[in-house]
Formats: sequence, structure tokens, C-alpha cells
Amino acid sequence: MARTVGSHGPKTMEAIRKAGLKLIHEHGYEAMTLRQLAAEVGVQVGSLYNHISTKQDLLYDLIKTHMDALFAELAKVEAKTAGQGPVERLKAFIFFHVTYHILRKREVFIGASELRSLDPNHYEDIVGLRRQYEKRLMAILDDGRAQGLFQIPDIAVAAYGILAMLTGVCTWFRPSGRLSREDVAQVYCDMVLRGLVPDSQLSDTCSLR
Amino acid sequence: MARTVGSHGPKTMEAIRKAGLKLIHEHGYEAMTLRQLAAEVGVQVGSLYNHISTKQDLLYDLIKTHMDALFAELAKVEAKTAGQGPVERLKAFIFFHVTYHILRKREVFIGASELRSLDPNHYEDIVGLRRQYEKRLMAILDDGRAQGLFQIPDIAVAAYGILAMLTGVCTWFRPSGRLSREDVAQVYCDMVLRGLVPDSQLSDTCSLR
Amino acid sequence: MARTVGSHGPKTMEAIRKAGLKLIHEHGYEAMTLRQLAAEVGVQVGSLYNHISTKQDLLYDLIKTHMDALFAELAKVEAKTAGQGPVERLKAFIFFHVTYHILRKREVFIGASELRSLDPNHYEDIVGLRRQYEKRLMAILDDGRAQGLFQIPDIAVAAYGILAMLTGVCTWFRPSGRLSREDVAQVYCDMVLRGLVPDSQLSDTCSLR
Amino acid sequence: MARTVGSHGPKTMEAIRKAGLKLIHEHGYEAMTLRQLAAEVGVQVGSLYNHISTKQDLLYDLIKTHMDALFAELAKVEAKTAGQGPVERLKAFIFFHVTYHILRKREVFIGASELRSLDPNHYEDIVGLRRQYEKRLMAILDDGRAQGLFQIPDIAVAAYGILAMLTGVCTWFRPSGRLSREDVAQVYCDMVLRGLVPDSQLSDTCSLR
DNA sequence: AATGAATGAGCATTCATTCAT
DNA sequence: CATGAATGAATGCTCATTCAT
Repeated sequence: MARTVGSHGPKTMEAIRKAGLKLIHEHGYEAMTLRQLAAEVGVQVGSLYNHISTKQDLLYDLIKTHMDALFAELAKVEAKTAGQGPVERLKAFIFFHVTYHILRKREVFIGASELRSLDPNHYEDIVGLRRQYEKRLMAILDDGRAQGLFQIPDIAVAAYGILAMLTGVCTWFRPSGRLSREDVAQVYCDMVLRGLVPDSQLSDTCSLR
Repeated sequence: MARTVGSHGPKTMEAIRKAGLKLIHEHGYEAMTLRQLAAEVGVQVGSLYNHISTKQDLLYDLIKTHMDALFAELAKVEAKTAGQGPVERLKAFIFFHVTYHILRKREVFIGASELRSLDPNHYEDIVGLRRQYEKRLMAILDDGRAQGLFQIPDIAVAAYGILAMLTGVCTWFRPSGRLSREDVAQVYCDMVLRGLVPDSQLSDTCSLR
Repeated sequence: MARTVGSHGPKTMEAIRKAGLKLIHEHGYEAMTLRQLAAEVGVQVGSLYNHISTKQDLLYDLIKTHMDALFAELAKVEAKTAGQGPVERLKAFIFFHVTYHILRKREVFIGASELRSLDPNHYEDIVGLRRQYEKRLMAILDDGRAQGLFQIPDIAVAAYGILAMLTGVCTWFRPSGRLSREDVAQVYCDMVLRGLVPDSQLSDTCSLR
Repeated sequence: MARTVGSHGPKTMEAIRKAGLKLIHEHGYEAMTLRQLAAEVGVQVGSLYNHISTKQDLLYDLIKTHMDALFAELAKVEAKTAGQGPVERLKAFIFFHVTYHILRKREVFIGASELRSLDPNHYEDIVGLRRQYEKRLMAILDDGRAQGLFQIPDIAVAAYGILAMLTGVCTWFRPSGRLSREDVAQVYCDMVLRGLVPDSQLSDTCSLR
């Protein structure tokens, strides 16, 4: 495709990453071939190996880079809300998570759906990071419950549910849609926070058993 | 593996489906090879073609069968709650969705993550079914909003969020865990319903902008 | 090349072995490609893998088969001369070794020159067999020395020297040449036996030091 | 390996030759890659081409250099024994050949086993030199036979046999072994000379036919 | 001289699929 | 129905070689 004639040096690596992101998102890691990748970059297949050591390594590189960026951004948000109450911190977390997942939908999608294609060592590495990320949310939920603000029967289940809901955004969100990034974040923020407060009159009636 | 020596007749097709479900869940459709499949069934590769017409067709068959079963079960639940109010119908939907997704986690996982491997015709077919399923939930939400029971700024966004949360269960649920299927359904049922009721005092404060 | 249309079953494996022997002898194991091999057999490259598991395995198979045949033939010769004196047994060994190495020059050449291309396990295996073969000669030399028939300062060095001399035959022998197989065997038999007898008047003068 | 950081000038060419000798001896010419060679030298692959014109040319260079050295050394020995009798000249040849082949075992091994990897022109060139070398031995044997000192039914066969025996030394000789270079030369010298003298009583009995 | 990136051909191996037996 | 052998295209990766810097 876009044959960047004479593209050299670090530019090529950047082009490989970008093209890899696109193609893995479109076809999946297993289905993407290095010939496709090379064509997209505008380079011969063999040349890829001046920049990556292995197809598997490219996948790990993309996912790891994404995870590192995710943590770096989360750290900024946490710094800004340090010392505030659980509600404020949860709001900040939700806004961050939703907007980040909309902006980086390809990285996020790959980081979740291609985990199984990582070889064992890389897999453990990334899954470890994902668990850390989940724990950052759990810590907020735990705080809120301890302060009597949230009613949460099981912290982990709640966290998994919230993350799944928020992350789902990168599957269906279209920039051209009715709602903006912030609108969506706001809608989910409301829904989640209401879902955690104890005094809703409907809650205790919810049983089919 | 389970070498069903001398497996004959319709048993073989059933063994293929079962093994296919397992292997696609483990490795993904692209990564599963017919040689793996044949070995798992205890048959030579060529013999598979007495039962399936193509690898792609096996995938479609598995997903379509799953979707049909999903709709059949949903129909039963809807029949049982026909005429009841939105809250009761939503509770029923959530319980059904969660428990079904726990029981059929492999089918569900494949039905979502391998969509992209379907060829165009099959893809349209299945995506159409998935949209119908989403609409069944949206109908309940719409009803509840019309009756002033739910506060929902955007029906589609809410539905996607709820489905993502509930479906996530098939990623992390372990039968040996703390909570039973019904416990998890109850937790999510409470969280979702509270999230939709209008009078929570925190809801209007949720803004970082 | 010789496209044996519809060649099936064990015939193909035999054709692969034969072609492999020829091509490895001509080009060396590393330099032979499976495309060459397939063309020689008259088959597609992929089809080779219905019969061999790996290029490396073909090499091992060829060498191992050769070594087994070598030992089987040697056993016959040893059986025929069992109970005879060292001189007779040595003569028999030399005749056997020379004629066998002329008749099976390709197998012998490969079995010596491609050892280094065997992977470690296979290498150890084959080298072990070669050592056993050398020991069969050493046993004869040892016997002869014990009975005072041979004058041998170092059994191993003598054995290596004799084997190298005899084996060299497969490098230069041409069936169309002046001497027949038996002629060559006779010449080497004479030379080796004279080389081992104690009373030659020249032997003790051989020193440059 | 031995990363000669910043190796410059003619030193690099010498390092390439040395590393090439080592790697070809270890892996064979076809199996040695220029990447291995570059790594061994401590240089990037591209840099090799400032010193060699082609992989093939390196091989030829190594073998030709070896052959030239071999002839140069042989010339010295011949000069020293010029005018002496065949027995003395043969002893000198054997001592020279054995000790040279022990000292330069890698060059010798490559010069024999990688002939087939030379392209046609180079091949003819080197094979011609090898024939000349063989003829130097044949000349001695011929002289000895003419003077009635040696009993040799076929000069060429005898020469090939003797050379194979002596050359074999570079396959098994270890400096740490029981025998020194000179010991081995002595053993072979005795064996060969005895093998050529006419009056051994065993010689005429050597027949199995 | 040395480097790093590029090339294009080639490699061993695997794949889904076909088909005579 | 099952099998084993065949096909032909494709895959990830490596190679010797080139060349601008």
C-alpha cells in the first residue's frame, strides 16, 4: 500500500507498529500474515526482520506498549484525585477508562482478544499487568464500601462487571454517533454510581428464586 | 486425546462439534487446525470431510446452533414473564442471560470472538441475530422508561453496557469460586436495576468536566 | 524428473530414500533442498511429509539404515570365520569392508561426511555404532598381537589407519577402472597384512628424528 | 564471540579467515552463515563485504591458501631429501604429511570435505592441485618399485590407500592423547613401509576367494 | 572501513482440501 | 464411513548480497 519510498530507520519501526495494530485489529493476530504487514508498510517481508525479531514479539511489543501507556495515564489521573473521596476517585476512574478505551480502541481490543496468542511467558506478564489494573479499581470500591458509601456484596465481581461494561465501549463506539466520548462516559458514570449506592428502593426486591 | 476408537455414524459428527468447541475456545478458529481436530476426535483428517463441508462451515454451524439455542431459551423466559412489568421482565432477562452465559461459556465466547472469522454472508447472518437479541433487551428498557420506572438517557448505550457487563461473566466465572451462578446473577441484577432507577442522590453529581 | 504417475504407498517412501541418497551424495545434506528431493521423486513438496517427519529425520533414517545393514553383513562374515585365526579373520574383514564400501559408496560417504549435520541425539547414536564397528576390527588386531602374529605398537592408531585406507576406496573407485572390486580388496589386503607382520627388515630403520 | 571491538584494517581480514576456518570446520560451508561469521569476527554482516567479495570466494581463498602452503612445505622437504633413495624420501613424505595434517587439521579437513561446494572453476583448480600432490607420492612409489625395493601391484591404488590412511589422522588425533605427533608418524611410517616390502611371508596367502 | 537497513529469492514446514481405495 | 496419500498454496523466517550514510 502506501509505499513510503526510502523510508528508513526508526520511521520503519513506527510504520510496522502502526500497520500491525491495524491488521491485527482487522484480521486477528493468527490471521494476519507478515506478507500483509510488509505490504502495508511498503517493504519486503525480509526487511521486517531488521526491526522485529518475531511475529510473536511484535504482538507482545504492541500489547506491552499499550499496557505501559495505560498505566502511565492512569497514574496521572490518580495523582490528580489523590486524597479525594471514593466517589470522586471512582468518577475519575470511569471517565479515564471510557475515554481512553474510545481513543485507543484498537490497542485495547488487541490487548484483550489476542492474549491467548501470546506465548506462556508473555501471557503471564500481561495478565499480571491486567490484574494490577483491576486492583486499582477494586481499591476504590473497597474504600467506598469501608466508608459506607457503596453497597457491594463482592468487590471482585463488581469490578469485573464495571470493567466489562466500560470496556465494551470500544466495540460499538463510533465517533460519528449521537453521543460524544464524554457523553458516553457520563452515562456510564451515572449508571455505575447509582448501581453502587445502597438506598435504592428496588434493590431488595430483585430476586427470581 | 479422547480417542473414541471406531467412532461411527452420527456420533462422529457430535464428537467433531464437541472437539471443535473445545479447540476453538482454546486456540481460536484461525489457530485451530483440522489435524488437531481430527486427533481430538480420534479420526484421520480426511474423515472429517464426511461430516463437515469446510472448516468455515463448522464455525458457522457451531455459532448458528448456539444462537438458535439462545433464542429458544430466551423465548421460554419471555413467555413466562409475558404481561409482567418492565422491572420483572428485566430481572428475568438478567438472570437468564447470566446463567446461560455461565453454562455455555465456550459457545458464547466463540459466538462473540470469532465473528470476524466468518465469511461475509455468515457474518451478516449472525450479526443480524445478535442485533435482534440486543433489541429484546432494549424493548424492556424502553418500556421501563416509558412507564417512568427507569432513567435512561440513551437506550442503546445502556443496553450495550448492561450486556457487556453480564456477558463478561463467561470470561472470569469459575464454578469452584466463592459465588454460585445464581449469586452472581443476583449481584448483577441488583447493580443493574439500581443503576437504572431515577432517584439516587449521587447521580446528578457525577461530572468531572 | 521421473514422474511415476500415481506412485503410491510404500513405493513413495522407497523413492524418497533413493532420491535422498543420490541428492545428499551429490550436494550434501545442507545443500539439498526438499524441492529438489520432491522433484526427483516426482511429487509435490508437501507430499514428502506423508512419509518423512522432517528433513533431519530422513538423514538419520538413511544413515541408521546403512549402519544396520553394515552390521548385519559384518555379522555374517564373522559367523563364517568364527574360530579361525586372526590372520584369516583380518583378511575376511578387509575383503568385506572394501567390497561393501565399493558397493554402497553413497551410503558410506553420507554416513561419514554428514555426521555433523545430525542433531545431538542422533549424532551420539550413530557415533556409538561407528565405535562398535571400529572395535570389531580392534578385537582382531588385539588377538593377532596377543598370539605374536602382528606387531602393533598402538591398536587404536593401527585400526584407524587401516579403516581410513580401506574406506577411502569409496572416494575414487570407478567400476570401469583397471581393477575389479576383488582386485582392490586383494591389493589392500596384502598391503595391510604385510604392514602388520613383525619381521620386515625395513621397519626399524624408519626414523627421521 | 571473541568480539574484537573496533577491529580495523588488515587485522579484520585475518580475523575473517580465522573465524571462517573455525566455523566451516564446525558446521560446514553450506551450513555456516555470514551472520555467524560476522558475529564471530565482531562486526556487522555488511562489513564483511569490505574484505571478501563473496561467500564462495572466501571458501576458495581458504582452500587455495592451504594448498599453496602445503606445496611450499612439501617443496622444502623434497629439497632436503633430493638425491636420496625412495625409502628415505618416502619416510620423509610420510613424516611431513602426518605432522602437517595434524597441525593444520581444520584447513586439511575443509580442503577435502568442502570441495563439492566450490563452483566449477574453483573446483577444477583445486582438484588439479590435489592430483599434483598425489603424483608427488606416486613418483616416490614408482622409483621404489623400479629399483626393486617396493612390491606394488598398482601405484595409484597404493598411493590413494596410503594418503587416505595418513590423512585420516586429522579426524581422530587429539594433542592430549597417548601418542605425540611424531609417535603417530612413526607408527604409520613403519606400517606403510612394511606394507610395501616384498618378502613378507604372509603376503601371498592373502586370499579368500 | 563500518553500519544498518533494504532486497528478493529461497527454505522447511503446515495447511485445508480432495479422492481413489 | 474411514483411510492414507496427494495437492498447491501459503506461512514465518533466513539468506547472501547491496548500498547510502
